[in-house]
Amino acid sequence: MVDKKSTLAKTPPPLDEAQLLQRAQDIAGLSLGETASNYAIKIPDNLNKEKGWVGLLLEHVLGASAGSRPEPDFPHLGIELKTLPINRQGKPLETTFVCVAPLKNLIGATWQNSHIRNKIARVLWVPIIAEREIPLAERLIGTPFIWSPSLTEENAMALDWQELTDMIVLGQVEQINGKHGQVLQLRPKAANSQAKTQAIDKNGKPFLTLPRGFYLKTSFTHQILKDHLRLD
DNA sequence: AGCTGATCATTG
DNA sequence: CAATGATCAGCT
Repeated sequence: MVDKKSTLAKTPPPLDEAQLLQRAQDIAGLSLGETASNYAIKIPDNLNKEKGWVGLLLEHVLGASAGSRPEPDFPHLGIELKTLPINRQGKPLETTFVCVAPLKNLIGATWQNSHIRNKIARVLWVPIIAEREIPLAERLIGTPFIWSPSLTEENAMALDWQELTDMIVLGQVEQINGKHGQVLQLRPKAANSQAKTQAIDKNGKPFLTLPRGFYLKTSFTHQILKDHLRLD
């Protein structure tokens, strides 16, 4: 047991999956304010200027490796950490960003070897009761769980991935909007609408377009949550 | 009320 | 610029 009144240093990497889950369970029920205070981390008034603050806090507390390297948060465990904002009824409030979508060099790309599949293969979900009227410091950490996609879930993601990737390969990335896909979406992922990255048009000619990312739709993450509760 | 497009901070 | 962490907020 840790002394909750003391200031804790950044947590070392978890030794195994069980220890990681235990750590997440240990902070379930705490508020973000308490948790930040325990680690002497300054909490912002809101997330307007620090949208990723909650995710970074949980990384710190659970011992995820820092940085922006393209690998899982817990490389030795092959586990990705995702915070999931939900309302009091357990419904996700936002889509879940997974990774940037490649818009070029897609020759030979398959769902099986895709970056998104690798990222989503095993996830520690940490729900946060995060309705906007609740001040950031008072939002509560919910019950965490580790998940891997079921065959059905994976098939649904693979289908959407193929549809979206086909459009990208055909040079139609700019025709894709958030309505495409049943469980996955392709949406902007950029500092602003002026950001540009290279893509390839239908004639194989490079052009600049807005960077995109893959997101999980809220209906999909909601089902993941409900399935987990049913299995408890 | 839900959703899509836009946006913010930080680090190699 | 790309990748990490995501949520904001106007429109339908």
